[in-house]
Amino acid sequence: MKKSPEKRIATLYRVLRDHFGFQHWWPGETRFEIVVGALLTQNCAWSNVEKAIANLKAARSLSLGAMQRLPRGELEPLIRPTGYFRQKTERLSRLLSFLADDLHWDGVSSLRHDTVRFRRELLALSGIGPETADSILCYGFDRKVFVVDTYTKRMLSRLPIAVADDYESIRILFERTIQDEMDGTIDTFKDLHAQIVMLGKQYCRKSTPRCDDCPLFRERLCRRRRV
DNA sequence: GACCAGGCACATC
DNA sequence: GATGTGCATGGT
Repeated sequence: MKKSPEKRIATLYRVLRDHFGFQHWWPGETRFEIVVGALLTQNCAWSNVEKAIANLKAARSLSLGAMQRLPRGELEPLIRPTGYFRQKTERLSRLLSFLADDLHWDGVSSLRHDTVRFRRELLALSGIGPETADSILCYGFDRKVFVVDTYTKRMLSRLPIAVADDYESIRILFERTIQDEMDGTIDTFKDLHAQIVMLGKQYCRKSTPRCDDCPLFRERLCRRRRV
């Protein structure tokens, strides 16, 4: 009998977690840092986000109030290493206004806000797409939402797992899997995505030629040498 | 110098 | 609805 996509993903998680260990994600010391990092990492290497975060910390601007008080001309150079710095300054400004003015978030505590509605409101903001919204929800506010990213799509395209390649189909499949085939905890929502990023960075970049030592290949989850 | 990295919005067909 | 393009920096 053929294994269902859900069973395959559950197995995949066990293999990755055995290989990489639990990841304790998201990298970031505070909720606010996670929210900002989620936006800054849009189409750029995480090492560049780290530079920007360090700049913000040095400028004592890595808090909701401080960043909102910062003039655009002072914020732009701080986040410049992440690229698209003019767009990202605008996007950050809109996001922070929404969180502070509409939701009255203090930048530290969690929010009493229905997850479905919270997601819809984030997605309505210009510059917040599904991956950024879901990263904010899952890692910033501990909501049981699965984050789909480039690595997830690339990995799936190279595995025998039948699923449409649009964002929502993949998200729903992974969320159903975590609830039905795994323990369904927020830690698992966070760690499954983290494991896939670890796999992606090490074995699943565009330029990765082949990988006999890739854990998915070794465990025969993937028949190709290139995951 | 080309290519890539934990996206997104918008134009065009 | 699919496909192309602009946005911009830093590492390889």
